[in-house]
Amino acid sequence: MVIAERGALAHIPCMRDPDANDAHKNPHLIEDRIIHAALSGRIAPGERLGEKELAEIFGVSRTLVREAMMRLQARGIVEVSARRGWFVVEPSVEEARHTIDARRALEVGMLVTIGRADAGMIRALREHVRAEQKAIAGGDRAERSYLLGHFHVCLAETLGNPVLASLLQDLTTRTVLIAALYQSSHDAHESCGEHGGIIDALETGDTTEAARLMDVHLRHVEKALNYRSVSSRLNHLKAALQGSAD
Amino acid sequence: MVIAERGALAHIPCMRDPDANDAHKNPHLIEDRIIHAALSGRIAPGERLGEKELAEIFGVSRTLVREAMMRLQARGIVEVSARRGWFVVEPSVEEARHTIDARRALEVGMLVTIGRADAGMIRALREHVRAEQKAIAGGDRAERSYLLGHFHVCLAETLGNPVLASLLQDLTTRTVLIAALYQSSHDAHESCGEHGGIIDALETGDTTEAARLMDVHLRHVEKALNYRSVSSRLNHLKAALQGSAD
DNA sequence: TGCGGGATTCTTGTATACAAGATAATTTTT
DNA sequence: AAAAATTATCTTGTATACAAGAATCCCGCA
Repeated sequence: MVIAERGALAHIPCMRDPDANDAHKNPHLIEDRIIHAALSGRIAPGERLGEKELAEIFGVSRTLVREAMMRLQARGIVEVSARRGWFVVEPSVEEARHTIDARRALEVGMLVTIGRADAGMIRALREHVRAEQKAIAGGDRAERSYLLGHFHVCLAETLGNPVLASLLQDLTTRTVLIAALYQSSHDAHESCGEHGGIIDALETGDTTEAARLMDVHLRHVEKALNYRSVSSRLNHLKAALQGSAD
Repeated sequence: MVIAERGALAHIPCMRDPDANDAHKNPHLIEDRIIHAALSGRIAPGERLGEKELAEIFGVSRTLVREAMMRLQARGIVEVSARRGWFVVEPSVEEARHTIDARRALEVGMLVTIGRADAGMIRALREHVRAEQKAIAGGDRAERSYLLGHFHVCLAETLGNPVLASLLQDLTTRTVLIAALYQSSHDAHESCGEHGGIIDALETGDTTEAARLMDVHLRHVEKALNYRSVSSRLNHLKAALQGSAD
């Protein structure tokens, strides 16, 4: 039932509180788990999430599952097809561009406007990158995917803005789904290196340079997408039938 | 029952479809109405939104109301107090800063990264500002509040990014609530003028200048807040009892 | 063998019943 | 009359029942 007690899930703060593993006591558990699984690449775009199925997994009635799905819907992570089921979103090529553009705007803007970081912040960020490297070296794909995405959330948190962190969590989750959908060729090692470069710039107080590097980084993310090969059953068929959507 | 058939609500695209006024056929009607009312200043921060009450207004059961509230909760517009009720959020001073900082990051970043506008876009934006001026001159407070907030959503839409537009709708709604809560002294006419200035810069293709003006504009919004006077009953009491929260 | 059509099963959509707690009102007690 | 305890009322929290439509399966038929 429980996907993981610690390890990968240890990043989520509430995971230390035993109560938090009970969907009755922690109303956000279901969403948190789904977001985490998506961020870790354990839930694929287009995957069906049955209400009954989830209700059994979390030991609650469909009501609570449904409420969680409503919140995830508002966050752009799942969508519902009438009387067919809930599905993890499969952003179209256009939506994918809009999502990554939104991230560029948000993260570049963040570094330009509130990008001042003290020594403690730099230390925390370097720690995160170290964890990324470890996951890459260790071959832990889920942890790697999670940490590479979470870096951006971590950055917003470290800069002291939970509102931005929350927005970025949703956008990075969508980005991970997009990368899975369009078979991203992006190299984890390279991504991790770019994270380090951004921190370097931040450390010297050069927010403009940090912003530029972030812009480049996110452009790389988009460049690495292959808009021709869509790895989902449905979308694959759609693309095959209606010709090039590019 | 129906708050308004047209006029103020005519901005919302779905309002033209008669079906869309039926909460059964348009599952997002309840949220849309609440967002619109908040943006128009017709719903105050701290206001209680009873499930039963809303169910009667929209002619549906509590179930659908509840689902709408879940989505609004995920969007940071309402919050629930266990077995007491749903309330429109009353952001703390810190949350208010984070929200406006997030907007600065997002909107400055947006103009810097995707701020290129052609003649058609400029025309649409000028049209919007003209509507703002009309509402200001006509003394229509609700319309004025709505349009001044909606300008930023309109900007994102015009620049062609619905993802950003969606994020901005939620952030501007929160900003309107914040302005109401902290009795903003911001002058509508000045705000409208600043919108025009941003469009001017955009028209000349100077995205850097447009971004700078947006930064200034949003700093004005924050500067106009009075963090000492909180216009909500509860927060007022809280502030009075626990001393300066600033 | 290939194809239509109808029953069946499965899934969400919506309402409702009842539980549990919070608030308000009332009564009792001092 | 003031304070405390009790009851009543009101609100959300959760589960469940049933409706409605989608997808599938299976059987009859050409």
